[in-house]
Amino acid sequence: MICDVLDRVGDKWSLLVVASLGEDVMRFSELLRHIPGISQRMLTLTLRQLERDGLVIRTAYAEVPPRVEYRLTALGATFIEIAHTIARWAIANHSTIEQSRAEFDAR
Amino acid sequence: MICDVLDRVGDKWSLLVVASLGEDVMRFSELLRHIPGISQRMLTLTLRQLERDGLVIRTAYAEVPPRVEYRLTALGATFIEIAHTIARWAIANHSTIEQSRAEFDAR
DNA sequence: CCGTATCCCGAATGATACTG
DNA sequence: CAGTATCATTCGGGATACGG
Repeated sequence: MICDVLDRVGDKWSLLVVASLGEDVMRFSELLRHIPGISQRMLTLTLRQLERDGLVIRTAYAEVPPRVEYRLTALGATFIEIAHTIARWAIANHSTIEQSRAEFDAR
Repeated sequence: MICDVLDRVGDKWSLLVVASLGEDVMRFSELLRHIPGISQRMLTLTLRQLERDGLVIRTAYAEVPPRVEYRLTALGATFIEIAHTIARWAIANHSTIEQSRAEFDAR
């Protein structure tokens, strides 16, 4: 069950998508431009997962040309807190880890 | 840089190894038995990574038969806090996510 | 006992082309 | 614009055998 959550937390794209939507509501193409390196395919798949898990809401407008907006749910917003916790730890311990790696690789 | 950390946080085996060592110092074979489903290969690779990142310390005793102990470093211990934060979130929101998935799949 | 080395298969994902 | 479908490829990781 925790692994379930980790599959999402640990996923690079999921995290980047959630982080992006944390800034603002975005359209599909906006996300595509906002996240460097993500393919159309992966963005679609990631958004579906996040929607399924209730972290993201998809709103399609019946217009021409089509417009689809994605935004975080309340649950998605709390998820960002987790991301921040991890990010803080990463920033705080980054140099220590780098140093450890350098020493390890020296051997 | 944060992705670096996520590669570790998000890694199933890394997390399980750190969690195990959070309980107690352990030998290689103990870890192997303690973590269901992990292969010798993955345990070795995971431990090397964690050692390289300075989360785990490896101590080999010059005995026959060989004995190798693994324990968390101070950094490794703080890493557990992260894991707990994630775990708490997972537990708190598990049912909500499950429900969301069920509704999504119903469509 | 504690690994390393090798082979190998399936899943993940990028690239590309196509559609409502 | 916002996807879906298909193909090609890479690569994580299991199984197995061997080594210090």
